[in-house]
This record gives sequence, C-alpha cells and structure tokens, in this order.
Amino acid sequence: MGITKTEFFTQKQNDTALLMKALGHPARIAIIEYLMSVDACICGDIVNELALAQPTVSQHLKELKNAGLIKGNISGNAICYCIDDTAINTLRGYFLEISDNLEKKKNMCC
Amino acid sequence: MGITKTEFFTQKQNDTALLMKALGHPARIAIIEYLMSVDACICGDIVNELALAQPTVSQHLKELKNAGLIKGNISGNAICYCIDDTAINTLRGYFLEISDNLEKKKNMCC
DNA sequence: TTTGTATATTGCAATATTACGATATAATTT
DNA sequence: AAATTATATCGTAATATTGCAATATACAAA
Repeated sequence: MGITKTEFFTQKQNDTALLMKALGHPARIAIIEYLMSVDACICGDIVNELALAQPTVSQHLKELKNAGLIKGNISGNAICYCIDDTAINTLRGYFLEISDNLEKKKNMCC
Repeated sequence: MGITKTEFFTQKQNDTALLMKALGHPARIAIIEYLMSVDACICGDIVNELALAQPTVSQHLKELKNAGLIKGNISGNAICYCIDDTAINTLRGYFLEISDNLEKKKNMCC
C-alpha cells in the first residue's frame, strides 16, 4: 500500500524512524555536513552548494526542519539555518546505546 | 521525478544516506531493537513480534541486510539474523563527530 | 517421499518521495 | 514605488516504498 503502519510501533520507534528517514537522502546529509562546516549558514549558500534546483533544496530544508534536525531564523530577507543539537544528541545517544549493548554480548550470537 | 540524483553527491554521502534510509522505518527500528534485546535471533520470532505479515517482515529484513545493518546465518531451516556492529559503529561515529563539532562552536550561529 | 515448517520472491494496489518549472511572498535596494 | 534578491509553495510527472496474498523454495520430520 505505501502507507506505514505506525500504530503498530511505539512512539519512540516512530520518532527515531522519522529522524533517520529525514537523514536518508544524500542531499539532506550534504546539507547537514555543510551546516557543520560553516559558521554562517544562509540558505542561498546551500542552494549554490548543492547542484539541485532552489525549490528542491527548499523542500529538503523543510523536511530537515520538520524532523527537528535544523532550525531556521529569519535574518533580513535571507534565512539562517543551523543544526539543532537536540536531535543530533538523541541520535548520538541511540547509537551509543546499541553499540554498548553489542559490546556486552560479543560473540553471543551468529 | 522520484529519482535521487546520487551523482551530485560524494560516495560517502550516498553511503551514509543509504544507512540512514534503511533505519527510516519504524518496523526496521523495531527489528534492530528486538535483535538487540534477545540473544537468540530467529526470523520467525521477528514475524511474531511485529504485527506485520511475513512477506513484509522478510522485505524489511532484506533491506536491513542490503544496507549492512544485519547479517543472517542459515541455521537448519530457520535463519539466524543479528546486528552487524560495523554499520552501527559507523553511525555512532558519525553522530559523535557532528555532536563534537557542534559543541566546539557553541553559540557561534543562530 | 510426503507433510509440515520457515523464509523468500513475485506481483500488484495504494501511497509517498523526488525533482523542478512556474509562481507567490517578503524583505532590500534603487 | 519599481526592481531586485531570497526563499517558499503549488502543481505535476517520474519513480520509490509499503504491505500483503499467492506462490516458490528449502530444509526437517514423519
């Protein structure tokens, strides 16, 4: 059907999946990496950086924003986007937890 | 168009996006968390766990496997799936790096 | 060897995503 | 105010994803 059955999963599982999904496109990875590499962060720079059309970049920025991965401040007639550390820290914690867990039961399986 | 323009991004960006995308669905998050929670790991258990039909679960397992997030060993007429720590460590490292980077330039932007 | 059990594959309908031209909005400059 | 600049939204075509019934495969047990 193409429709995800979110009702069968926990809130946390759905939230985690949404965060990961938002990062599941190279353009959005590139945006995050670009925002990480610069101090100033204006949307126009991202459009120039990405080799995608401006509406496409705008759409990707919107998805990152909806997921809570970036935040945008209006700054004159431009918009300053930057990474939201809350989401990043959530994901950092998530993978640290899995990694620690795997470390503990090394060679217990497969 | 619906087709991702991978040629505009680096190999690493595309690879990272594929890993993230594989985790961008609650069923696949649930599978990873289930594999983490148990010592034995047989596909049938996952089907019982998930409230999704067997072909659907099989498809999600395939995607996780293609992404390198899990590996499967044939064990009799069942298959033993478990988490591949290499991919998890890659993700852990990725988010640690971003997190560290954000820490450094605290309040530099937005 | 037939029957059962476990998993994968195929085929397809419903829905979502990607990309972008055209256009809208909103602040800035002239 | 008109023109310019920066970004968002709309509409739409192409493609991808999700989910599952039906079926195939492959091993195990009787």
